[in-house]
Amino acid sequence: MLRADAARNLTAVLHAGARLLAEDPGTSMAAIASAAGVDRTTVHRRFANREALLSAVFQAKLDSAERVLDQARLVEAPLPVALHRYLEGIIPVSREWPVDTRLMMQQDPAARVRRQEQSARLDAFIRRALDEGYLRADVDAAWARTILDELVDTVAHRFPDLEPPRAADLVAATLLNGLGAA
Amino acid sequence: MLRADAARNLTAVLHAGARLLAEDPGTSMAAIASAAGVDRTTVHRRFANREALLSAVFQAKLDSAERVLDQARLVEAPLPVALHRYLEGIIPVSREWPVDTRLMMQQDPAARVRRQEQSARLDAFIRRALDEGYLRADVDAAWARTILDELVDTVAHRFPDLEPPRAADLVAATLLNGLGAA
DNA sequence: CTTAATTGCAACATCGATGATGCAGTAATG
DNA sequence: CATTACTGCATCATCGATGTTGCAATTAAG
Repeated sequence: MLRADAARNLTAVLHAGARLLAEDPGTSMAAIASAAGVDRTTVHRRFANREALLSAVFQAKLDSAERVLDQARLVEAPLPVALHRYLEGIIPVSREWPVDTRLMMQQDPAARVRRQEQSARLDAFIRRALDEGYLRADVDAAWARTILDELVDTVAHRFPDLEPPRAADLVAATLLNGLGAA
Repeated sequence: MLRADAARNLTAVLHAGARLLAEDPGTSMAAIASAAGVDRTTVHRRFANREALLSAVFQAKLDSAERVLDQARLVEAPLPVALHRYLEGIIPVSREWPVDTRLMMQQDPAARVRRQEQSARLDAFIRRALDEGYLRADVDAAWARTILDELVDTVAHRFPDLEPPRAADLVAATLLNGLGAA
């Protein structure tokens, strides 16, 4: 088991890493350690190398995202309910772990697989939305899927003061109705 | 004046830089030189340092974007026409220079100012769309502005096979009407 | 064709980031 | 409170990226 102060430092490093790596993927481990308020060697003791640190940050984000996907009940719940519950859950996750998961695509095969599994659940959700008529039949599923992700990231990072419920409303409304006049 | 082969090499380096830096902002100058088919020292002779190379890549993108903004006639042309002309022009620019201009925010003050000037022209265009009733009155201008950029980047990079006219249609339709059923 | 510009290659110096280690001090836990 | 885990600090080695220079070969241009 991990000692309490060590666990605090660990999460501080992961959060600092997620934050700094989101701003600049080339951020040094020294900068991350400093932002987390620990010595550089402490980070090196916990993580064998830079790759292991990045991997841990990605795992932390994937863990949080997976909980949201589970709780949203994307398959069973009524579609509008599931959508809103997913959005309201994933927006805080995106804010807590702002690091872009596309960074890990090359490095970490295990995390990549896990990310694809989560992505597949959202793909299925989009297909369900098409089948049930919530999205127009002529809409391309890949396009809808991509826009959903982009809207989430945008509201999460570029509008950080918008509370999750209102942010979820905004994303859902924009996705379904757009911004144009009737 | 620049010798013809030198000019070819220069544009090759700028394009290779834009492409590789878009994938990985930490790409080395050696990798860029190699992708451009020239020696590393050739790049160093043309650009005093890494920052100067990045700056040149950004300038190239800003030059192309500025031409598009001018030709779109965002102020004078009827709004739907201007929107479509802008989209059809900016999507190829985004593809030719896929590098993210947010990377330069810290480094290059001159480019940053220029980027803000172009951004202001699009802000004004969004305000005009609101004033003329093409966007719903309750739509936040900053949100609309951000979504416009995101849709352009997404269609440009994630759907590279979509021809500019159809890509522009898709972006405009998604922006105005969303993806939901009526 | 002659000249001048440009390039590739090899070699070198420098610098920051990474990673490891020993030790003394400190703090959590039983 | 005694023990053990953890940390900070100082130090060292290594590596890749950056940047420079000299020279011979090539190639565009008048």
